[in-house]
Amino acid sequence: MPQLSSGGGDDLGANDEMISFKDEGEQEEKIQENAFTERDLADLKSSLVNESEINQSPSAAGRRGQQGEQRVFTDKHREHHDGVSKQQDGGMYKSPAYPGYPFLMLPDPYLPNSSVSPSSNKVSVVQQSHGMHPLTSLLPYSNDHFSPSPPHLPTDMSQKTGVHRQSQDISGYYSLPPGGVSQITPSMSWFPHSLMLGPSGVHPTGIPHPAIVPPTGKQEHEHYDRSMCMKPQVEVKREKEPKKPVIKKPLNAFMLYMKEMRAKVIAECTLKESAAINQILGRRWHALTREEQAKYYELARKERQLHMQLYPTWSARDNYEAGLSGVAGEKNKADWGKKKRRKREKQQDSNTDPGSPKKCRARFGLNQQTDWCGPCR
DNA sequence: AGGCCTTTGAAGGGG
DNA sequence: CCCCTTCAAAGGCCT
Repeated sequence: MPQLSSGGGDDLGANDEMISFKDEGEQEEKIQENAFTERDLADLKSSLVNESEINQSPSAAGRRGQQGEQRVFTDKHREHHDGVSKQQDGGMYKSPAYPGYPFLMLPDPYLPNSSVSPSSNKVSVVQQSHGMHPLTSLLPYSNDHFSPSPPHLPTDMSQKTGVHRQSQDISGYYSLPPGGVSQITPSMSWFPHSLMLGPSGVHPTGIPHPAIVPPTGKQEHEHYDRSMCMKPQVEVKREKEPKKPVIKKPLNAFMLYMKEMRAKVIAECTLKESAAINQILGRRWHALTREEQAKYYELARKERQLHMQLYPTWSARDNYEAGLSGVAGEKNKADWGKKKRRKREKQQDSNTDPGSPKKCRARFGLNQQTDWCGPCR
């Protein structure tokens, strides 16, 4: 757990990546991202096309309509920067320093809808229906945005403003299934919960936690849907079959960033396919300043810390077989085995491919990337 | 219905 | 220590 033992510098993680992006394309990327003009997407698209051509495997983005992607990219990143710098002054969790951070998420102050009319309407819609689950983004702050509370959530849950909440309250909000704690959505990031849990700190034994999901593999929305229009049979069945809850991995910095920015990107480029969106987000991630990334690394670090506190015995390894641990059927075991096999085969294929990045890296080393083939570079 | 795609980062295991 | 693999989120697409 290097992030825990190390200080701020290491918190930034992936230093090599950071360095490389700083060294290589910082200015270029900065210009791109700070401007966030249509060129950004156009560039991305072209690169995606190139990559897809090179790889002979059409990417999700390349495959499909890159129709309206570059429609509404405008210069709002500066606002982002400004907002961020202001927010950072306030301390980590006093204010929505991380607007998109799952639980602290507010209607994004530097969201394009504030300045860009074409997407203004979309954003709120998207935010609620996509990436940010209603509870995720709005619960702590407002019941206005999420008035119809789920039946199993007392209304005061959404009325409380986020911070002071006794653990008893929380456990009261979510009726815990006998098998464990799975009523809360994982993307309602559990980290801030811990801040609310207070010193009572009973979470290891029963605090509902978004990191815990039903072992069905399907999570949050579906689960909530079911909870809301709960069919007694289903519930009974679930109760009859107490399943080991799956504790999800804590989100890393990039994942946190993705959760925050996804809706924005969707609104801006009218894309919905996650694969394409994630490519954009990946680029934006690299274009972030070190300070901006640091926010997310710090958040991720705290997430991990809390996760460790909540689930000291949990190991990432546990979820390697999560698919079969919960549903615990022979079929699922078989499926999981198949899946792993497929992945392995795929990996082998890519390794046998002369253009495989790993191959070039292994052959020439990181210092001689000039010798790498195009795709590897 | 369920896997794939796509991204970065973390973690664990093997050599 | 380095490398590899898996998982985390997301949702449209594809089989």
